[in-house]
Amino acid sequence: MTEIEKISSEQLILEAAEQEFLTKGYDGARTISIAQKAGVTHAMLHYYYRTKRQLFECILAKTISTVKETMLAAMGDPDMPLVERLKDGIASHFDHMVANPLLPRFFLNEIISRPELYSLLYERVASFIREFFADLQSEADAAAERGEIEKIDIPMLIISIMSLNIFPFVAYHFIEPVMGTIIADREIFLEERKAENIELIMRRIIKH
Amino acid sequence: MTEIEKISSEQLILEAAEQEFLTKGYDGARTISIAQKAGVTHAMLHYYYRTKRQLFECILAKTISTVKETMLAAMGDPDMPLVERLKDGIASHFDHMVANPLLPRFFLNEIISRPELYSLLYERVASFIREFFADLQSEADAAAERGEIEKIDIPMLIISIMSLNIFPFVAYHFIEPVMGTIIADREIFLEERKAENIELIMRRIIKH
DNA sequence: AAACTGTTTGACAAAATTGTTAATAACTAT
DNA sequence: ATAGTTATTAACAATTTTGTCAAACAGTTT
Repeated sequence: MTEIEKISSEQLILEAAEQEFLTKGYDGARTISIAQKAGVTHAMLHYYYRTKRQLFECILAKTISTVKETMLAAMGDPDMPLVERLKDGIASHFDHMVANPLLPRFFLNEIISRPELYSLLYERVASFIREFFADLQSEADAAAERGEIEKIDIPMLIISIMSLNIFPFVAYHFIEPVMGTIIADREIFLEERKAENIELIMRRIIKH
Repeated sequence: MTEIEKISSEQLILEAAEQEFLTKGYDGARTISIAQKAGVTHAMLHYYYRTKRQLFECILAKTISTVKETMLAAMGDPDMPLVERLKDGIASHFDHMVANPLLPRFFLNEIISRPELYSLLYERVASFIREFFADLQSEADAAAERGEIEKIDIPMLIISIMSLNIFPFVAYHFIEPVMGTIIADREIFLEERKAENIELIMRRIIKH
């Protein structure tokens, strides 16, 4: 008897659902399509998850916890000096995007467009983020005071970082054909892109 | 008899459809919802546009031509010196985003996820874009040779510009609550954002 | 006014999608 | 083996959404 890992239908459905929802969104996803991908009848889907909505909530929970991890990673190490902390945070954040390339689009489309869901999620992290911003801002102000870096507005800088790190994944299908030869090797492109994003932010804050 | 502009139902439906499709996407849009917004029965929608798909194609055609305009504007004036041309192009592109804030998300979601549609669209502009890139690259190489700017990779720079200019609109609902007070006045925020994007790109290319 | 044209509607049909159920199969523990 | 539990299926029901149609309506021309 070989080592056949018999994965439960429940799990198969969950994985198929993740792929379906992440690529097509809630409205575009079809329960039948999910069941087919999982290799079961669609009645099974209802047996384990009751409704399409509830199955979706399971995927949602997964993505939300991944997003939380990503944000934490992006915040970097508070003990590092600001510039190093930023470099580190940007790189970590980018790596999380590489590891979960479908998440940004899904998150932007499905969570943010549902005010009830998003405001709930936001309330939980609001004070945390405010604290992080304030912390970073005072560090930045101090460094600027010492003439080490330019005077910078942290929220604006964060938006820049997010734009640079997230957009390529949201728009990958658009970028790929246009950039053609440049992106021939995805691995290499992503490494270059990460370095470029760090370079951009560094040049924005260092004094010239 | 007052100047009552009696807008045709056909036009009302088109406008309602644009709003519905741009905010909810094709899958999320409902023909009944469009008809209600337009203030007519949904049979009218089929009378004028036959099917939901055909109505969608009409909206699609509009958005594609808007995107073309935006890209043209973003290319700036070939007679200007490179740095000025870039500043000008970035600002124009950003202004187009401000004027059509729902377009980026719609375009990224609806067009790019449909390979048949996108490859068709792309074939038409591919050579044009390649030419533009090559043109810009040789200008950039020349300027770098003269020591005016850093040596830069144009495709990478374009991705940076697109990321910075487009992302804030794709993610506005996400950014807004997080940035709270900073974005209290949308007009002001957008002006600052535009300036910030130009500043970032300029600092990336000028020699230090 | 009658005939003609395009517009509008409500009721209905068709299709697609989600959700349910009763019967059966497979597995587990006594 | 048998009773009991969980898993699975096929057929079916319900719902939602899109699409059709004949009849009524409104404006225009003769």
